[in-house]
This record gives sequence, C-alpha cells and structure tokens, in this order.
Amino acid sequence: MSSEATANKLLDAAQVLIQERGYNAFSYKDLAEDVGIRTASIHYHFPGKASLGLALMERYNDELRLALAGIDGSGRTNKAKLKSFIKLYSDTEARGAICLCGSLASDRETLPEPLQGAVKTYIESSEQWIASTVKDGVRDGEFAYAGRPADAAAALLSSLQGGLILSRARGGTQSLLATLQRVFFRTLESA
Amino acid sequence: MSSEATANKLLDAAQVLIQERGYNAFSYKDLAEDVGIRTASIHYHFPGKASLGLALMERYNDELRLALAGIDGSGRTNKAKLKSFIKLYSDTEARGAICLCGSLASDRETLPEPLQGAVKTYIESSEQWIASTVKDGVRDGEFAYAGRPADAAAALLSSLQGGLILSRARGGTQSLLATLQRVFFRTLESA
DNA sequence: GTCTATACAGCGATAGAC
DNA sequence: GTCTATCGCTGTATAGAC
Repeated sequence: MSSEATANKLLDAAQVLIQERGYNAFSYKDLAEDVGIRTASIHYHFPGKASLGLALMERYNDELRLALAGIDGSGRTNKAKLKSFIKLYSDTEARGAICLCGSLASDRETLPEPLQGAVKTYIESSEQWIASTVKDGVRDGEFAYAGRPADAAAALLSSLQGGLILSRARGGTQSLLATLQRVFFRTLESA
Repeated sequence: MSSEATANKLLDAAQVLIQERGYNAFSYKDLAEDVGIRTASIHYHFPGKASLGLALMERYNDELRLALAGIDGSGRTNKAKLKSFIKLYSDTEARGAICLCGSLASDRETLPEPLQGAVKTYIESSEQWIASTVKDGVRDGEFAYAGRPADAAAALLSSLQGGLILSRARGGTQSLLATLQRVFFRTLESA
C-alpha cells in the first residue's frame, strides 16, 4: 500500500469517528481496526494524534473551498446557491452525522492550538461566503432583506451547525434542516 | 460535610468541566481536585460516571423548568419573554461556555442511554416553550409571523445552540448571540 | 463520608526487527 | 510500510480501614 493511500484511509476513518463520537472519544485502536493495520503503523503516517487531526481539518477546509468554488461557477441564482450550500448540511443530517467542524468546535478547549485555528478558518470561510451570496442576492433583487448580510450569515451557519447536533439528539424522523432552510428564506424575504 | 452538599459540589464541578471540555474529556481526578476529596470518595455519591451524568442533566432540566415558570409568571409581553429566554444563552456566551445540553448532544453517540433521554427532554421542553410563546405573541399581535411556531422554535433553538459553539470557536469579542436575537425578531416580524 | 491502596483496562507513543 | 513488543501514564472502579 502506498503511503498516501493509507494516509487517506486513516483520514477517512478518523473523520467518520470524530463526526460520530468526538475528538476525545476515538482511539488509534478504532482507527487501526477500520483501516486494517496495527496502531503502531499509524505513527508512520502521522507522528501523533494532533498532526492527524490537523491534517484532517485542513483537508476538510480544502473540500469546502472546492465545493464553494463549484457552486459559484454554476451560474445559478443566489437563492439556488444558498440552497446548494444548505444541501451540504442536509446530506450530513441524512447520514445521521454532524459537521466535522461542529464536532471539533464542541471539544475546542481540549484541542491542540493549530487544530483550533483550522476550525476557526472553516467557520470564517463559511460565513464570508454566505454573507457575500446574500449580499449579491439583495443586489440582484432576489431578496428583500434589509439587515446586514454578515448577520444573516452568522444566523444561518449557527442554525445549521446547531441543527445537525439537535437533529441527531432528537432522533426524529423528519428533517430539521429542511425546516431551517424554510425559516432562513422567510427571513431573507422580510423587508 | 453532608452527603447532599458534597454531591451538589460534585455536580457543580462536573457541569463546568463538561461545558468546557465535553463528557469524554473530564475525569474523576479533575472532579476530585476541584471539590477537595479523593477520587474513590466520588463513588460513594455516584456509583459511576453514568449516574453522575444523569443526575447532572436531570438537575439541569429542573432548572430549566424553574426558569421557564419564572418567565411565564412575570406578566411581560411575549417578546420580552423570548428575550429573557435568549438571555439565558447570552449569559452562557459571556462566560465563554456552551450549553450543557449542547455539549452532551455533540457527544451523543458515546453517552449511556438514560443520559441521551435526558438531553432529548431538554431539547423538547425548550422547543415547546418557544413555540408556545411565539404562538401567543402572534395571537396578541406582537408579531406578524405567518409560519408555523414550531418551525420558528426549531430555528431559534438551533441557532442558539450552534451560536454558543461557534462563538467560542471564533474567539471573537463581539456577541454572536446578540446578532442571533436581532435576526430572530426580524423573522418574527416578517409577514 | 472519606481515606489508602490497589486492580485492571485503555490510551498514545517508541524501539527495533523485518 | 508494517510488524511485535513494550513502556509510562491515566482512566474508572473496588476493597477495606478509619
């Protein structure tokens, strides 16, 4: 197995485990069993848990950048772009998972500092993109929203992150994220 | 020291630790140091970590019931009541903490089943109270909101829980919760 | 009620063979 | 790259003295 292939498998397994259980409730043993190697071998790819966590969150940030660039290049309306963004979270909800960033943010005080920084980057990137898209939508006459786009962005991201956590805890069958989307667009259509 | 007094001190310390670090990142050693006893003595009050966690969350649910009853008995407007509810979260934000329920909900998959149930109770109680208060506010002409009160409730609670987590992760100086309140009332005033 | 002493499992991590 | 073997530490929990 090439080094990179194994490293990616480790990141995949770690991401699932952190989204399911949190940063402090997964072990090298879990990881080793999922990937099919021994715990000692993990240290060849990542010297410690901190470096694995940082690499994972950096990959997650890269994926976000790629996803947002894809949405921006789609040429759709700003409303449709926001719906695509929310769909990223709906898909996570459908898997019964929470956002990697949200999971790590909950455990923030126990994270190594570089990982805290990567989490912050994810949040800021998301907020900036939402705010920019809301602003464009108002400019193009898609929304009537008279408040600050940055406020709407903070409210949307907060509700999505919180919504994923509450959705799993409620264990309900209906989609909480669909409701959050409805309420958000109602807000944007307020004058 | 009476049994009850020590038990309460243990719950107090555990609550701070869980809100800071999460359920899986605090230990009996932390608890013992905070309260000033030995780890073995904790088992006299709570046979295991699971029973301590459940007792803590049940106390938290009791406090919520009390707080909501106090707000309901205040005779203020529904808008003022909702502001009082949001203030419970603003105060938590000001302490740099997150909600005990939100912290536990993030760790859901690793919690003993009875604790999961208590978390769910907290969420449902909160949503029902918000929905009921929004409904009364619409009836009394305080809001113009034409959507379902339960949807507004889900959106508010999600944004408050997510907002506390994001606020701490951003490490910002300005209050995110104040922004969330502003956006929420803008939504309620939409037709 | 709280203590000392201890059991025992799990953790991340390292050394060195292959 | 992955292995076996092992280290030191920390976790929850128990037994029994006081």
